[in-house]
Amino acid sequence: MEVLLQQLNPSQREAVVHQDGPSLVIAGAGSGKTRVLTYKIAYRILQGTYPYRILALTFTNKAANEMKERIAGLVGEETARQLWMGTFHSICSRILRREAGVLGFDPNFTIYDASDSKNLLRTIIKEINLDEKTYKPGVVQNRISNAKNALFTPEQYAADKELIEYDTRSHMPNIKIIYQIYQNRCFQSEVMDFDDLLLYTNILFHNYPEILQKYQQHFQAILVDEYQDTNYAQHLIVQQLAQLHQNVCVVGDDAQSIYSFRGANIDNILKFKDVYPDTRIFKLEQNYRSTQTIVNAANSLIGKNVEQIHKKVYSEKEKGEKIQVLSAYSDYEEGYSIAARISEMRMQKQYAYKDFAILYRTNAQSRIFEESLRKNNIPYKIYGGLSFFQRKEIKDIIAYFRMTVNPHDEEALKRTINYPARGIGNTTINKITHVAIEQNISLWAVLSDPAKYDLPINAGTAAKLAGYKALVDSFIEQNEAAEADILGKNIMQKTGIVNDLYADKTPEGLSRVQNMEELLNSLKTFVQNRKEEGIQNLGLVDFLAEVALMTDTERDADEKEASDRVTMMTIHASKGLEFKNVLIVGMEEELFPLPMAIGSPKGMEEERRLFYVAVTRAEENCILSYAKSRFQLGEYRTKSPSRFLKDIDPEYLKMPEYLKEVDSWMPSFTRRRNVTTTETFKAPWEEKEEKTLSSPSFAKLPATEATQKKMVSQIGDLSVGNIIRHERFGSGSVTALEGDIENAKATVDFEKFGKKQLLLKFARYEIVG
DNA sequence: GAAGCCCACATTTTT
DNA sequence: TGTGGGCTTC
Repeated sequence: MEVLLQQLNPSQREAVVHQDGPSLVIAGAGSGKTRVLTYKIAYRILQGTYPYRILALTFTNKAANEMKERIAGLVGEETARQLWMGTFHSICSRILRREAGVLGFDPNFTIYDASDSKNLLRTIIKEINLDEKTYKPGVVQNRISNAKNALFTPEQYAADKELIEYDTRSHMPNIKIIYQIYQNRCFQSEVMDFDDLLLYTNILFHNYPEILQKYQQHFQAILVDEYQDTNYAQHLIVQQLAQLHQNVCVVGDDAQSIYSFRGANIDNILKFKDVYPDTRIFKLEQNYRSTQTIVNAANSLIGKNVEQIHKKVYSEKEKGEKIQVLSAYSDYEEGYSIAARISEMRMQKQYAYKDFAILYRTNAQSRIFEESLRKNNIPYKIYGGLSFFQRKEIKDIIAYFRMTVNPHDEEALKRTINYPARGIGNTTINKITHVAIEQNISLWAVLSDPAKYDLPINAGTAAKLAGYKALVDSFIEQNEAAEADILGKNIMQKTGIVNDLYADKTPEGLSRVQNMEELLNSLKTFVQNRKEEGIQNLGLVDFLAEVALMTDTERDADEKEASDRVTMMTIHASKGLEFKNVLIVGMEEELFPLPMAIGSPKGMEEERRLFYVAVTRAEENCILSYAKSRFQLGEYRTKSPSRFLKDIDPEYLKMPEYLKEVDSWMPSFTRRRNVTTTETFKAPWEEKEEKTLSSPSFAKLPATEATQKKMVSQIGDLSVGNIIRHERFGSGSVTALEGDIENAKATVDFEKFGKKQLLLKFARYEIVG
């Protein structure tokens, strides 16, 4: 234990040994945040806490895996494996799978990724005859996602005056209806989207105090990484779980909060001590990554923000070079000057290509650099394109896996029903959908028994549907017996996907084959690992649960180590990484900061934090560059240098051109400021931030205490004593009813499944006696 | 069901 | 400028 502590600096050590009660670790960029987290967990284990009673939450799989590995190095792999460690989403999915029954969900529910939910939203918008131009699926998706992250259920959304008013003003008064239908459809499909994992976990904890209590008692310590990026739903999950033991440690840096558009609420960290009054605050201020010049420049920059927790980050490394500012006449010239600069530095200081990163505000900027690097024979890798799991061929295969685990999955069914082509067209799918909506059941349920629902199809189509159903059924059956990798291969062959992919001999076709093989290999590895760990269940369920929540940043990271290339990525994607030399490009008004942020103080502060993140990625050299003209949004535009250049103390800057140019910036953006009075009205949850954070009550969740406890003998046409038949649980008798019509909950004693609580609004059942 | 044409759109996106 | 999605056409 002593050896452990010796590897830490005094402030890190203090944070690590403080084990009882709430604590907040403010970790400046490059200050050894992960080190503190891992040592803190290891320290607690060495003090005798069982690893499986420690919960550690991160935002990315990459962070979770990294921490797991480092903890394994300290306390051994066997011990580290027992930790509850993972992303918020994966931990929630794990809890929900155990407890899904009470919410009316199948434990084998599948997960919609962003494109699945967008597709479903598009379908719904069309179905209820709304104009897709007014109701842009992406925008609607955002609204619903934000609502979920602020814990508004569809009912609460519809009941909230401010939200409705906001929608009306943005000419989308029917979002509430779309949300309701969407949620209902997901439920019918036994599916949750990313946000649902957080939302339903909150609903679970709120409506089932005994379940919450179980987890509260279980977790003796909770640790959260990147706390500045938590949203309200995540904040509440942590708060509820930590209530009993109060052993909660959150680590983060308010200066690096850059995900507010995803619902992240910086107030969670700024006001942490208001929620936990006994909080001990630790500050990690020594930066081990960057030169003094870079750290000081970054400090001067972030000092321009009003909202922040005060800290003085310092570096004891060498002073280092000043931050160089490059100016170019055009975006093309910027490309060439950056390429030239990389070659030059490489020659001078023997840097490898992988010591360089080009960071930009928007993905669209990458193209020009791609061209200029290629022409200069500089190897590069762009991060942030289509991820492995979003590729069509991979999604197609996974859709079959999903059908095997959960055939009610609507999007998976739509993906697979006619791929590979088996002559089931849109007309048929529309007919099935129509009946499914009418009957309030899943597409699969209709397809399974077309005759029962009078599906208007001819004999030929019926045969094709039956064929598809038989195929999926055979996979479902095998999934019970066979191991996942064997079944995976089988699925590929039986569906004809293998033949389909092999038939294509183009380079793209070959890469698709490779991807398919890679997927099957990862499935095989997954099964083998589980065998080694002695886990019994070798079916597809767990593989899917993991894969659905996986992006391929980890795969990318491995590649970075292996090959010597210049990295290109957005600043967002660069968070948590470090490079010897960082080139931040496009430092222009209306690009960085983006127009949308200009005019909103909060938006500007976030853009500035983004700039701070970019600068603090650099270990040795940081270079800023801007172009005086650029092709942007379909036209050539004259650009002026970013105001952020002026936020850095000139002492740390090396301007190549006359300083008088700096003065010429001023008029350009005072003028513009008048033009962009785009101070739009705030979304209600933005205004509510204060309220939601400070009130630890769950007033927003369904069924308030009052309604929840109100026991009644009859709700609608259901009475205590009735016998009902539930679609999944079979028959049982109603032993108790509570709540009002809106949030009615029934306790039912099922013959086969024992006592369950059902939310009547969701439950699928019929009264039989 | 695939190919081709036209039009709209162009901010970031841990899961 | 360039892309991607939706629609039309064969």
